[in-house]
Amino acid sequence: MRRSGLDPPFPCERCPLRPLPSFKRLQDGELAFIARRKVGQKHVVAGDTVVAEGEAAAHVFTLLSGWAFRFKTMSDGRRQIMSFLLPGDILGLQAELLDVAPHGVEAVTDVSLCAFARDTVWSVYRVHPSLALDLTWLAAHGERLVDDAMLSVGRRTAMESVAALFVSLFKRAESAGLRVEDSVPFPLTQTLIADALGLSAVHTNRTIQRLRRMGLVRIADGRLAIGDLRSLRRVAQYWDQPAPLRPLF
Amino acid sequence: MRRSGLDPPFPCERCPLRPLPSFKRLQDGELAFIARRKVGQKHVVAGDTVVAEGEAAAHVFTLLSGWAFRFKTMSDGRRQIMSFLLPGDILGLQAELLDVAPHGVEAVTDVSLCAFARDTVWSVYRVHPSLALDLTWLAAHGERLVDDAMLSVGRRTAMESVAALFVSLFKRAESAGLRVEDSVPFPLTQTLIADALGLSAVHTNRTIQRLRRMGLVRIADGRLAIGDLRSLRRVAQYWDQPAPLRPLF
DNA sequence: ACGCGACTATAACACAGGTTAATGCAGGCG
DNA sequence: CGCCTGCATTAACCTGTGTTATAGTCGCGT
Repeated sequence: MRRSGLDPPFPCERCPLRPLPSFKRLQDGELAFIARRKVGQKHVVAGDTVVAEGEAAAHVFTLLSGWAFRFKTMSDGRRQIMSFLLPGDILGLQAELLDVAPHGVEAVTDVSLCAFARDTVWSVYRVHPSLALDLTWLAAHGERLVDDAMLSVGRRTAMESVAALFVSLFKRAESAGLRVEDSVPFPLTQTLIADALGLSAVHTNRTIQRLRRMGLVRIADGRLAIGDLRSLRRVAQYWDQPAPLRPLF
Repeated sequence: MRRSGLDPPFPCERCPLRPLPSFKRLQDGELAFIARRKVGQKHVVAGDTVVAEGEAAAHVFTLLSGWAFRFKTMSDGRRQIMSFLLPGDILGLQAELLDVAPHGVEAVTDVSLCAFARDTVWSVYRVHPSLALDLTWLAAHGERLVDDAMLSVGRRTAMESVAALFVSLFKRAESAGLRVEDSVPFPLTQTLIADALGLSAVHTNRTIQRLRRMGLVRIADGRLAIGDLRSLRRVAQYWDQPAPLRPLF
């Protein structure tokens, strides 16, 4: 647990994410505004805590690189992962608005985060209504992800859940510009997958083996490739709408 | 399925919810602004659809009276309830922002909804930044509810889940001004509870019986009373933060 | 008054997924 | 270089929860 301070900010003008086709273009002045509110870069090493459960809000962050996840734990150690965070995702909004983080955030890989000044949210609302609307869009979109996950945890079989998670993460990684050839980086351990789907680690393993033997997915060297997207979706009973361009802070 | 139009709006000035201690006071001019955007009252009878799954956004609504729920279904009929909606809750924000409702909304009891003009959201952002922030707060709060539910569905036992749901609904009903003596109205069928917790209806029944025999809850005549809140919370492993005042539209 | 549909309640049985335990492998570190 | 620790894997066994079936109650419409 390194008590990491903030490094000098990575310049927004050279942001590697913003040019990607999945992100929304900004209006005049908006980029400059965002860049001005950025106070630094936070680095967290794999396995460390980004935001502690129940902690007061430190900042609002955008995940620049690496993977993380939001989770809750019970006193006896049971843990539920609410959602995974990929590059471009925002975090800390709930904590900022609700005063105290209702969940923890932990880094899966080494992670770099763009930190925004403490009063950024409010100033966005005062001076850039369109950006404020984007912020609400992101909040609504975050809830949509959790809603989807909830359908898996509550009503899908283990097989269906795992398949749905793979499809969803593949698409999200792709939209974050992480796809190379037919695969995306895949840093999740089976324990993490289990905690996200409400399964045990053992059963998660059994299930992944089955998907492998069916030739639907390949996981090797920390990368995920999908053998047959059509079939995987069918197994998962998972169909999503094509994602519209999303805002990036 | 009655194709219900809009009745004349119930006047915001005589809103029965706003004076309740759990709602935030408004600044000058804000109430008038809200009242002006209100275009009518929508009534839906128990069991009918408020918003169809995958339907384009019709309006943004505030639930004035009655209970409803947000849900998703799979093609074979399995259903997951994401959250219950009680008086004072807002609905349709996601659909408005994401273009199409990612979930359906159905009325549990007869329901009355305050309908807002189609461009309300955007005009709030342009002219009342503080109200816009309230809107985002509500979005974040909605996600917090789902996060909590997800912990139940994913990691709590049936006993714990049901207990947690009862505690949470009791508190929410109370904050909506529905508590009389030691009980609140409780219109949910066991099937609805099952669909919210990812359980079967049969097992939900078994579990409720157990809680009853332990003397922790009483459900009768469509009302819920909690025998021993302390114990019920312990069974549920459920501890929440005291809720701050929430905005009401 | 009757029949019907929606809901609660219970029992008997089946199975998906949890638990425990043991093995192997790879990377980090003294 | 050998030891530890974290992770994937597999087997054997167990249990919480699902499934199917039956009955009882209540409210409602005709």
